[in-house]
Formats: sequence, structure tokens, C-alpha cells
Amino acid sequence: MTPSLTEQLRTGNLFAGECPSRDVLKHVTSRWGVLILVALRDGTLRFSDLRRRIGGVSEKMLAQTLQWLEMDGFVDRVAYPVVPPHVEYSLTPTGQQVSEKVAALADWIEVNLPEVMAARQQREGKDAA
Amino acid sequence: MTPSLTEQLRTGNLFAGECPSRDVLKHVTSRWGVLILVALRDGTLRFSDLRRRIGGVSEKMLAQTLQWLEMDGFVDRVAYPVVPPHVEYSLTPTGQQVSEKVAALADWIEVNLPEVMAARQQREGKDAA
DNA sequence: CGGAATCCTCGATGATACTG
DNA sequence: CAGTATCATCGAGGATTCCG
Repeated sequence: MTPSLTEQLRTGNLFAGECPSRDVLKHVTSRWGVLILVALRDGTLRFSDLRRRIGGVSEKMLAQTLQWLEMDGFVDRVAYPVVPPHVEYSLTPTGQQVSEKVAALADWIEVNLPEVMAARQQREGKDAA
Repeated sequence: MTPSLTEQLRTGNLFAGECPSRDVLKHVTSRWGVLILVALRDGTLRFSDLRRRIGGVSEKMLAQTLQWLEMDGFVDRVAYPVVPPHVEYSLTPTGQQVSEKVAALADWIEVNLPEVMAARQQREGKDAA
């Protein structure tokens, strides 16, 4: 309970139901939010680039999730007034920080997927045993 | 595209829509999954402990999310055959690894919440400006 | 106490069509 | 190309009740 002296000032509290930090968490850990943040780590990408890169996203959800992340200050959107439209998305400095954490989680899952799958198998006949 | 020699074997691919890693990500980053994994870092907790600790969870979702995490091998469930029932939840070794990543993200959000809130304010009058 | 079962709501997500 | 608008769907999540 008592925060250590070295602990940074913790303004938000995710365990409190009404804390706005819950919204930020929701955006970042949303189905496509995670993948967008990870994808943009490679650099600036266009809308269609992201769409191709992230398997299964619809245009709608990609646009909406990008807006969430843009509102939270994680993603920077630059639209060039040309025809046809040209819009580039990139991570803000703040966005790079979150994406780092998110990517670490994503990486862990991708690397340790076999162990998780194995664990599920174990559970299969657990009751019967 | 070409993985570095030092890169660990990456079995899963979150960018592929059909990859089972998507399910793991869904469980871990679910609304309550994140908070459960973080809460259990402090040690073994009972069902009711978790319920009190995590503001806003319903019994149903707590139970369901715990089952997801248990199936994935992240959470260990021990039920003592006594009356009234006594069930303890704790992190498995694998679970401790994911929770580490998840907690890092959660911490970042809690600490940097002010900056995110500030970013949102900036966006407020963006169009008008 | 720790659920399981049931019913219900709403938002995330999807599919399609239209536009600057 | 990069959306927006609209309509439809599905499942996460919630409220309530019942049980060992």
C-alpha cells in the first residue's frame, strides 16, 4: 500500500472503477489498438499500409481505433491535401513509450505461444483425471 | 522481414488474422484480464479478495476471466473442500512472465495519465484553431 | 464463499455503400 | 485513397437468482 520513495508519481489507479486510466487502457489494449501500436513501431505508415499489414481489420475499425489513439496523443496523423488522398500515421514520442510496453507483451505472446497451447491441452482431460 | 539471429523463435504471428495468438492476446488484454494479472502479482488471492480489489468487476466476469487465464496456463486455481468454500488463485510461472509485461503497461498508463489527459485537451479545440 | 445458470443490454466489430 | 454513413451482428459484460 505504501508507495516506495523511488516510485514515480502514480496519478491514475486502474483498480478504481471510475478512473479515466481505464479508458486509456481500453484504447491501447483494444483488439486493433495493440496491433496498430506495434505496427507503427517500424515507422510511418499510410492507412492502406496498416490495413494490409493488420490481418482482419475493417476500414471502419482501423479508422476508429486510430482516432482513439490520436486523441490520447499516441498517434500522429498527417493528411496531405492531394488527390487521391494521402494520410500518414506515426507514433508520437508518448506513443513510442506505450508501444514499447505493448510490443513487449505482444512479443512474449508470439514467442511463448507453444507453451500456452500446451497448457490448454493439459487442461483438456483435467476433470476426467 | 528477416529475423535477426538473436531473435527468439517466434511461433505466433499476431498480424495474421487466423493465428491462435489472437485468442491469448484477447484474454490477457481483456478488460478484467489485465487487472487480474496485475493484482495476483502481490501473491495468492481468494475470489472475494480479487472481487474487492478490482473495482467494478461482476462475479460472472471475474469467474469467467479467471477461467480463461487458467486455461491459458497463466493462473493456478486451488479449491479447498471446506464449508464455506475456499478457493485461492495465484500466478503460474508462465503467468508471472506475462503479468510482468502487462504490469509494465499498466504502470506506464497510471504514471503517465496526466500527459494523456493533457493531450486530449489539446485536441479539443484543434478543428476550431 | 464461490460459483453456475439465465436473461438482458450495449458497445465493439463487421459488411456494404457512398464521397471528397 | 481514405475515409464516413448506415445497418446488422455478436459477444463482452452486467444483474439477478439459485446451489453445493
